[in-house]
Amino acid sequence: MISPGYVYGLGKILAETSEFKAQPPEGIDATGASSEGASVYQLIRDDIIEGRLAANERLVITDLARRHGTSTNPVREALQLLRGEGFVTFVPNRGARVRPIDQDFVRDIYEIGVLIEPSLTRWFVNMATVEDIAELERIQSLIEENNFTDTVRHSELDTAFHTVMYRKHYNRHAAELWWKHREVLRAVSRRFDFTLARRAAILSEHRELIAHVKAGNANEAAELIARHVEGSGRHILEHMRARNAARAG
Amino acid sequence: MISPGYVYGLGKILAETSEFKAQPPEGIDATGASSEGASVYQLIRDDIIEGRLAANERLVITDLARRHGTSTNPVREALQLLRGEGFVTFVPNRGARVRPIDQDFVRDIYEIGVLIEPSLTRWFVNMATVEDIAELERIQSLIEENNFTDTVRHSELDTAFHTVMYRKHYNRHAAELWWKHREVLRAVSRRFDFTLARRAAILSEHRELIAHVKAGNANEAAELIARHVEGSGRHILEHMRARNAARAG
DNA sequence: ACTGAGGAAATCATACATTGTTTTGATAGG
DNA sequence: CCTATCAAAACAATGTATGATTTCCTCAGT
Repeated sequence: MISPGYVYGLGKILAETSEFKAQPPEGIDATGASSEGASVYQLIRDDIIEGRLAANERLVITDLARRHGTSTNPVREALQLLRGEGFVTFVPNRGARVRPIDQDFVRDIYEIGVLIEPSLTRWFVNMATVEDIAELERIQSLIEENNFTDTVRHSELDTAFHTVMYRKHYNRHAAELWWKHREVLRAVSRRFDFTLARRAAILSEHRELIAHVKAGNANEAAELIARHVEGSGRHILEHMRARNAARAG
Repeated sequence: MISPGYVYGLGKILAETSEFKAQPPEGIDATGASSEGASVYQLIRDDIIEGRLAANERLVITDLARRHGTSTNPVREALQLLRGEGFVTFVPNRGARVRPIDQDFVRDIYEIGVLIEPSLTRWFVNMATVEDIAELERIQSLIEENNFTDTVRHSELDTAFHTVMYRKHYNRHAAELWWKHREVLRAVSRRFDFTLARRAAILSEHRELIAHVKAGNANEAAELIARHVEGSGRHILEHMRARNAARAG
């Protein structure tokens, strides 16, 4: 079941209340086949993204069905859907495993972001309305107000910031791609703190971006976004490396 | 079941025989859940890509099951997998429909190609071995020999040409993305002829590309690929427009 | 226009057959 | 006593079949 909130753009939600969860851009459904509130699909997917299911862990259909109180049928479908989305791998007759969200995976998707987001941004700069810009500034002020005290909230706001830019883009495919990748990166980075250097960079880059949007400097904005995404990706990777080193040592 | 041919790189296949079908880069599986030769997944997917199933056509599970001589379970799973891959859309309690492969869809994916492929190409230029280059030249000579007389064969060879460049790239995610998009574009363009202008452009661009690879001009090669992909995408779009206009008129 | 009956089809739950994989445990050989 | 081997049993994926329930659509009748 699609929750009612889904039909609203993120901006509308932000305007109504400060309590929100990051929402996908319009036209992207995040449900399973199911009609239930939280589908098996969502539950398994969250378990993977949030790391509650370990990398390469076997996904035994009957276990999952028991755990989620359903029959095997919905589980089987959920796993296929997840396979199509790349979160699960299958080996014939041996079932499904959790696709590891490792450093390579993260590198792959942020590199794709570096290639795609500048283009989305360039379009936004040329099409931004006064309201769009006001919303960016509004979100930016919330980000600065929060100032990384609540990292989950920061993550939500940061996602909202970028969603404002990409939500109206004509290339829904690219926007979807961005959103999917974003969700993965968000989940991974939720387990880390932002370094002071990264905090400063984020704030200044956002401010600079708004300035470029206001001035209509599409190319500068695109270049900046490339740096921004690159920096964000590297930051996450460094955290992962550090954690792995600590674990090994 | 994964056919034995899948484990070979395209190059090996080309070296062994001139009879071949375009193969995905290694590490990409194209099977359904099934253990059967041609899974329901493949059949439905081909029907969509090849246009045998019309845009937005309803996909009634019981019908599909009957048509393919299976029970409903495999069909449901195949549809979920296709949904995850973006070929099918679902509305809760109302089932699945064929995602229309229309002009917008084609534009969306070739634009993403324009963003991603130059980066893959840049990497290739810096990493290409003598064998890689020899293979490119070999394929190019086959392309020129064929000279668009057999358009399907041209399409296969052209895909092979690009596969040689991307198959070893470290970013498997990007390579997979390219492959998926490629398959769609290939299926769509199969129904059109190449204009003379386009034929000339393809041949000269391929030759120029090989020259850049030999010279190690990564940036020039990347720029050229951007033009190449752009041109190919526009060409397909123009054909679609023409066809739609003819149909409407 | 509104309503309500009927049907079509999705969704889910079971149960079961078949097939392939993995584990286990007994046994033979060193 | 240890190790390699192999068959049987346990396990689980995959496919089939069937029924219950729910949702949505259609269409006659008001």
